[in-house]
Amino acid sequence: MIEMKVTIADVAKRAGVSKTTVSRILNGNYRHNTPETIENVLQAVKELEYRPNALAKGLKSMKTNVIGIVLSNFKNEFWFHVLEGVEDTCNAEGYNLMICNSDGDPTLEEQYIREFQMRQVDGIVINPTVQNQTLYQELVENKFPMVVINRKVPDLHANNVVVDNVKGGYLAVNHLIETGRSKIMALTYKNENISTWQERVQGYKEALKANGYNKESFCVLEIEHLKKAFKTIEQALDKDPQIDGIFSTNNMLTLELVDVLKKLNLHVPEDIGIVGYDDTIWAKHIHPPLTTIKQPAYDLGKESAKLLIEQIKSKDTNSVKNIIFQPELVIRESSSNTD
Amino acid sequence: MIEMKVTIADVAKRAGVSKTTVSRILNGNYRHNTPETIENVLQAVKELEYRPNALAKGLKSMKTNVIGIVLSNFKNEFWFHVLEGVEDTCNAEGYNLMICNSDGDPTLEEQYIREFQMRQVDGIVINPTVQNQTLYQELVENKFPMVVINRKVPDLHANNVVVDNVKGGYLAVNHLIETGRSKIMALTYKNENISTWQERVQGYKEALKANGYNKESFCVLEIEHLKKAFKTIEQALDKDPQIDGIFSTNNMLTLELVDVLKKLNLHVPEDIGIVGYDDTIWAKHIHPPLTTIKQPAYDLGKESAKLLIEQIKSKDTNSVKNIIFQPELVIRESSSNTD
DNA sequence: CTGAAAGCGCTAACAT
DNA sequence: ATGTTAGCGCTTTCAG
Repeated sequence: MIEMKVTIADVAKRAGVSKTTVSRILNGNYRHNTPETIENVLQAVKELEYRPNALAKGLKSMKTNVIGIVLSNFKNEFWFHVLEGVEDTCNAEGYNLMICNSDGDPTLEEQYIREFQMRQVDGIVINPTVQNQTLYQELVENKFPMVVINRKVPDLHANNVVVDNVKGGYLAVNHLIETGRSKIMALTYKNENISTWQERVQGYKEALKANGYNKESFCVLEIEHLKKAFKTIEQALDKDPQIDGIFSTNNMLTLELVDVLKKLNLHVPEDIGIVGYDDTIWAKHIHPPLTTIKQPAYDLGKESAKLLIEQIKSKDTNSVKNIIFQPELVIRESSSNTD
Repeated sequence: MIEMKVTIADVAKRAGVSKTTVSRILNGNYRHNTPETIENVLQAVKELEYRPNALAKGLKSMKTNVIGIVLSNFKNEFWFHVLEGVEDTCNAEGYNLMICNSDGDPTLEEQYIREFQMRQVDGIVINPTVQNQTLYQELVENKFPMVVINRKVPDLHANNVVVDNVKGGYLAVNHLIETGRSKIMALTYKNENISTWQERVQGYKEALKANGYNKESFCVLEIEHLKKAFKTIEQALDKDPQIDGIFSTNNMLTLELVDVLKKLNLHVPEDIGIVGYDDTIWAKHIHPPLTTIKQPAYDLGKESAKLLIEQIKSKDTNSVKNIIFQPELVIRESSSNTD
């Protein structure tokens, strides 16, 4: 059993060599070393159960092999899949991961980014609140490795990994039309800054247009807060009984929607067809099984981390990549044809 | 805009004082300082946008204000709630969080714990694979701050934060009996090491006994892997048509169960009453709404982190706490009385 | 009230 | 092939 912290000096002494030699061998620079020396050092390391202090290493080398991820929401399962992808990549690439939750608060977001910087993380993956424009710009200017995921930040010359939300909205709504719906409502969050919702709604509009509808037929219900969702949806549906198709741009809203429909005794898919966003774990198990737009959340995380680490390693600090994943329509009963 | 990394020396020079003074003031030891000096230093810090290097700080002070969390599963929403609790506490207490996923693999678990140690985290929260007994013991002996969550490790003198699983199982099964079920099956994962499942099943047995059943009536279905769940459940139900109540000890298994029941055309709650574990986001939205055993996942995370930080701060390194949260029965349609 | 100097554990010139 | 030396940026005695 080890008592005190054992340092590289202890190993050096034990092996009868200098700290430099130990350091070199441990870092793979043993090209010029005697097999015996190597053996001795490795032996000493083992006997003493030596574990290098990553702080000291990082301080010296200005590289920590740690990346940070700034999430803005721990409520939606989508982010857990993303996180799993990021974590897997970190493991594969020899990085460790710091995590935090801005909870959508720009102040907290800035605080966390600063903390990550003070901890000398090599870079960050961030789902931005999109409300700290100056900060984001500063990071880019300082060439701080960064990958923005899921959302777009206007005019920001940074790596960006997203899913094609316009496409997602289009797929959903076009499918509703194809299955015989004529008055389709889009359900979305109200948030001026978040590209995600806007784009899905844009896809909704494009699908309607492509099918010969005009602007007067657009019907977008914006929810200010999840807690208000039930009531707002109920009122909207009461007001317009013609609605026979609903495209929900968010899976948490979908669950509320399902409850409202149940309460109003509206049957799915007979009275109303619905398409949700994100092929969640529960999507195919609710009643009726839910047609969804599936996003490759895991891959989103995986590729984001890969891209970040790529940027960290290559010192080509100016090139910026834009990765766009494609969503997918998963058809289930909730949108069955009722013609 | 700042060009180069600004260090404490730059601030000192700018303020016309020594590094020592800057350090003291920045760390709250300004009791002996002239208001002017303080003002000057703070001014310089602001002008230079100085951000202390946490690596250097940690190297010197042997304290990083970082804790690590070792999870064993990113698939179950339960862990996301736990994580949110941990993260909130970290934020409140001025800590940052490192995260990793052992994925149930003891080798990976050990690797991650070692990495966290090398990074000098002040302590860890861990949902253990329970297969690295020697390692856990070593950590305890070395007085490495640690909180074990959700599972129990036999003979380990460490902080432990769990939910009362026996109670959970008891509540579920007692409820099924009260609502008129007579042949009740428990659905669980097969895993010799994990206390969680064993305890829930024990609660199942105790409830049966308390209601006058004998051991012959115990019916426990062990699933080896989620992928085999559907088939295994289907076979069991085929074999024993008498079963009219099912207690599922895991929410992922519950979803499979629901599918099987649908396929076999068994109606819930008329033909079979079911009670699931974890009051997931979707529990009340599936068909029929699911009666569940609710666990305070968020609080579990929150209190675990608090306990860990408490241990880190107090140098009383021998006292160990055992926190047991109580589960709760949430009654919905899936277990409605059909007498 | 403030500063000089030593050193945390490691790496990387620059010797030899 | 290996060692010496000088820091990385910070905190902390110990002096003054």
